[in-house]
Amino acid sequence: MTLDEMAKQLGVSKSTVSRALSGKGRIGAETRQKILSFAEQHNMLQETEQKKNTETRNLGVVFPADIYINGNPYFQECLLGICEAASLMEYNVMIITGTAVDISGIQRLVEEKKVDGIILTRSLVDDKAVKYLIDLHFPVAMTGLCDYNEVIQVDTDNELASENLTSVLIGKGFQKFALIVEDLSYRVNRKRYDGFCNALLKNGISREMQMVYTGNLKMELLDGIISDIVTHKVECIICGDDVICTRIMSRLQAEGYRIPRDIAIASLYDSQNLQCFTPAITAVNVMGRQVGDMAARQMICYLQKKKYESKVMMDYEILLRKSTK
Amino acid sequence: MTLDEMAKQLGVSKSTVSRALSGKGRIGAETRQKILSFAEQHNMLQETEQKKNTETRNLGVVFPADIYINGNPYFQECLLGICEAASLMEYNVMIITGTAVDISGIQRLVEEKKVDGIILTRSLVDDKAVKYLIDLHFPVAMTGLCDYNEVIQVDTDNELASENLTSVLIGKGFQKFALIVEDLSYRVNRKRYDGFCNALLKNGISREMQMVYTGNLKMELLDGIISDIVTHKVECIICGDDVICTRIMSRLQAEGYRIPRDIAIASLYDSQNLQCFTPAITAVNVMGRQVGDMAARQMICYLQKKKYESKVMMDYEILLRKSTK
DNA sequence: CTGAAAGCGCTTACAG
DNA sequence: CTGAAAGCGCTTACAG
Repeated sequence: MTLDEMAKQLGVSKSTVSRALSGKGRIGAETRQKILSFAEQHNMLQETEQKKNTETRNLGVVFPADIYINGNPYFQECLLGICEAASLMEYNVMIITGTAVDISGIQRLVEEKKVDGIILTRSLVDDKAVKYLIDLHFPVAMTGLCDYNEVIQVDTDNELASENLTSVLIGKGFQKFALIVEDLSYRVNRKRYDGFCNALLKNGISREMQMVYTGNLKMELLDGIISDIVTHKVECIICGDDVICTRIMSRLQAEGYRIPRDIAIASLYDSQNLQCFTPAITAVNVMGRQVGDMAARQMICYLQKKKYESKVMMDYEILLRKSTK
Repeated sequence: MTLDEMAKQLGVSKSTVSRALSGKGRIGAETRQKILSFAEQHNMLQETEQKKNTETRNLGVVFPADIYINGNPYFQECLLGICEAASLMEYNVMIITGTAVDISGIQRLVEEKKVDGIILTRSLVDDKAVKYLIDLHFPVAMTGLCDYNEVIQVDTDNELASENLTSVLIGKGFQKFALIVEDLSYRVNRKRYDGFCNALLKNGISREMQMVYTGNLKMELLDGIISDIVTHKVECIICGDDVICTRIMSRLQAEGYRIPRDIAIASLYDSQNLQCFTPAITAVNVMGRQVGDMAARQMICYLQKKKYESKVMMDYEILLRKSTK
């Protein structure tokens, strides 16, 4: 379709059409709108061509630079899953760093049209990045949960994992637990706490009898917590993650407690070092690689207008090891 | 430069120039050649434009999918450094997975001209990826060392780190060590062993008196190693990395040894969990983030024809903690 | 095989 | 703000 043809159909001159499409020269807002919307309707051809041009077959993944420093390899595992799925579906993966406050990298990637969609690897309560992307109607997926339905969400069911681990431990005969998780204002910690309570309820065990430690768990507080646990004759400690678990475990061992004979211990998040302990520590494996893989798959299906799930809860494994007999 | 201008300079008509450049229509082979070679000489403009078009301002980073599964977060830290440097210098980062045998992802990225250069995050003895890239004269950097001078290499000086840690420990009064590193056929383990020996030599301590355990260190062998260490009255254990260290540390604690009173322990590679132990464990911090940052910087300088270093040895930190008093 | 000329699709000073 | 017209850079039947 030439400018001349369009001009005739619209009853304007080809100069005007030219001005409307190029954006150069003076033109009335109304005329311009008329021409542009006409173009949008009839340029099926050009549109698909444009799409081919703007389709990058790249996915953007945001590396949360502020929280994974010296941290656990969850992001890395997630990324591996994303890369593998992307590669299989002939997409490439582009990485930018982002923090809770600095989303300039994301903005640059979006504005320069370097990617077709973006995968975030964590959820903040009030995420600037999510808001920015949703406002632009830019495709977003997340490994984790959030309150926006537009966002493709893939997560491990941390609540169910916590409930199941607790139930398994109850099945092994433990009745008196200590649950140690950090700040409950984090969604994941709240889920773990809820799952723990669910298991107690379903198994008819009193919540009142249990010891729960939350908040900022500094090294200095551990002695107090451990002596409290011992005083209250806790049979099994459930730790929120591998860092807390390592701290508690090593402290218990240093003080001469025999695991699991004197006290059992388990973690709601596995890591390589938990199986290096003597005894190896029972833990929930959240399988970040599969989460990443699934998030990338759903995102690509969405981009290709195929069938996709906007919310997926992934399986986890409970790795029973010797720390709980 | 327009067809008309070219036509005048060449003394032909613009029709002929058009035919030569488009390849359509009848044209004499000689005339065509004349026009094409003229175009080639004078199209400095178009050539630089082409270069701008093929310059992607993307760096490729290869995620070694086969060795980091459930592993330590070194790759992740390295990647963070790469991303930060790239972002600062207005480059983007593209990730592909690769294994020792499968370099198809790398090939695709190179053939489709998605990146200007590639950063590998490990060195294999006989690396297919490196060979492939060097043969194509494609820019390569590596976090680690290799034998090709064409490759930009950035690494931690593991030998010096091992020597220094050992020297520091000797300075603290230890004379009898056990060194536990995996397979010496890996470059990094060999370096660590060499550094250990250097320190002994410089401090006039007999190598004969020391205990060295290498090879495949399965969990089952640990009991034997530990009883051997105790029998020989080792004063300080130096572990090759955090996994070995966690295994040894936990086993020692489970058996009731008091650290560092009965025996001291240190690791040649730090990780988050080593500071979670009671007592926290002395370790070498290799700072993967800085290594990645430096590799990306050198690569970008090279791509931009700026001054760069083809081989950089990075600093490390020795984190003295309570496990060595 | 080659050139003069017509023509296409687009842009843009100029006039209103 | 808009259109008629000039003009630009290119391609291509036509004639030789």
